[in-house]
Amino acid sequence: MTAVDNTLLADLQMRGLVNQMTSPEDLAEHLQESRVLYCGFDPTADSLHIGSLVPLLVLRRFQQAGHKPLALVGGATGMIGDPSFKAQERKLNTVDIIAQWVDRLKKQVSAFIEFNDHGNSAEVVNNYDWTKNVDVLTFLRDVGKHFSVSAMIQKESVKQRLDRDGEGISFTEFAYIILQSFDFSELYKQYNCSLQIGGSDQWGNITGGIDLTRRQHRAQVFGLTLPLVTKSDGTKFGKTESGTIWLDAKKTSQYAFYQFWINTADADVYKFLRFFTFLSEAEMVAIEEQDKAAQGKPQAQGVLAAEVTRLVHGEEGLQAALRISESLFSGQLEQLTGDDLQQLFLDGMPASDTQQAELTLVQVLVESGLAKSNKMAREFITNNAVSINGEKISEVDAVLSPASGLHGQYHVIKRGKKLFHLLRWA
RNA sequence: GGUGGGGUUCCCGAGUGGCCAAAGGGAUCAGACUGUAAAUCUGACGCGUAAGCUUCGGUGGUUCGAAUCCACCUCCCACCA
Repeated sequence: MTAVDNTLLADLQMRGLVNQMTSPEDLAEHLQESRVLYCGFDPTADSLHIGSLVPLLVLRRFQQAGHKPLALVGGATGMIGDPSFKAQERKLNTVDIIAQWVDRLKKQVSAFIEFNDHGNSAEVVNNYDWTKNVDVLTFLRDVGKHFSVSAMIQKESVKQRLDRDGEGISFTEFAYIILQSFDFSELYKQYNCSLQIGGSDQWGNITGGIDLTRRQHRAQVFGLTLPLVTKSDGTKFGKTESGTIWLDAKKTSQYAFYQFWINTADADVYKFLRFFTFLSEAEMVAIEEQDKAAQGKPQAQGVLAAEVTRLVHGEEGLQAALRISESLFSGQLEQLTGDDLQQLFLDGMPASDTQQAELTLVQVLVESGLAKSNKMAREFITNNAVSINGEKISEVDAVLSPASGLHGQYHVIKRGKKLFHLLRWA
């Protein structure tokens, strides 16, 4: 057996990562030995987004403390759709699509946990494996019989949906909790898994599984939920003007990912350090105090962005993100060499090639996506929001050609304070 | 299956024949101020340089004119069965 770090719970609490636990004293006692725990990830898209980062990292924290993590990919539950705290019934995705997504998620999830740790290697499991062959009658008799509908409709996670005018819930979604509960019970049976973690919205589903496991196997298992990540200004965490922040570099470049964290508000950044990094409490406190003393621009955002980008995209991904960020925000674009610019291309900076001999600035803005329409492009130019190679441009009919570019080939177009696009002339 | 209520621009939500590209709020974007913050102020927010064009679940109708009226279809909700 692997040695167990029994300060784990205290560390999680220090980080603010514990929302609720079932029987806290018993759980603390239980975790004195190496245990098996799981967390589920449903395929609702072709990639996970940063909303899943907290549970993924907590799985890792458990593994580092000597426990064995199972990352469950919801091949079965993903076909149903979790209604928990969702305002509306969701559209079902096709079976093919879900199967593709499951494959993607398996890979993604795997990056956060270790598979060759001797005593407590991680495993990825798919609930489709034990759900696909259960026939309806068996399911209703052996599993469904343990659930009381009156208890299920009391669950806070579906209550608001039931109470809300203009919305309802199908039996399919209503039955979701039974499927997830069945997972916990099965994992207990197959792996002796005795703890499920998840977001705070999963409390109802987790306690459902605990009850089912007790009824089917007369076993005491545990649940722990993590807090919902909230921002001080009340807006939703994980979204920017350009949409969701994904963990897949093809959907959100390392650069964009890094920038997302750099832009964390002061009011949130110290909390996020605790949630999303493995820095020790002492290190984090030191950062906070230095920032307070310094008065100027805090360093916390930079630390957070670097740590999280490294966790998700590796050291190389971080370096790429840093190269782009430093080039663009240093304000010294003219000092970039041709090689530097070439590297930005490779690093995943938003960029495009053109074969044209010349382009109007309005065209460039629209084609690069920096402006949604010609009208908006003109508006940006007149508002002084656009600069090229570091120089503000305010002529609506400006025209670009290779000759005016850096090294006769590149234009760095900036719209607003933070959005860039690199244009290369072929 | 029956009865009733709904589907408005990214979201919420007004609008019941012309004054409606459609109130108001939120979100978002830009500028000023800054630290690639926060707060605040200003402006933008269907497309089009403009004339104008395309929108209010879908199709077809009534009308000089429809998001608004009618018919059918479709989806959602509530109650009843």
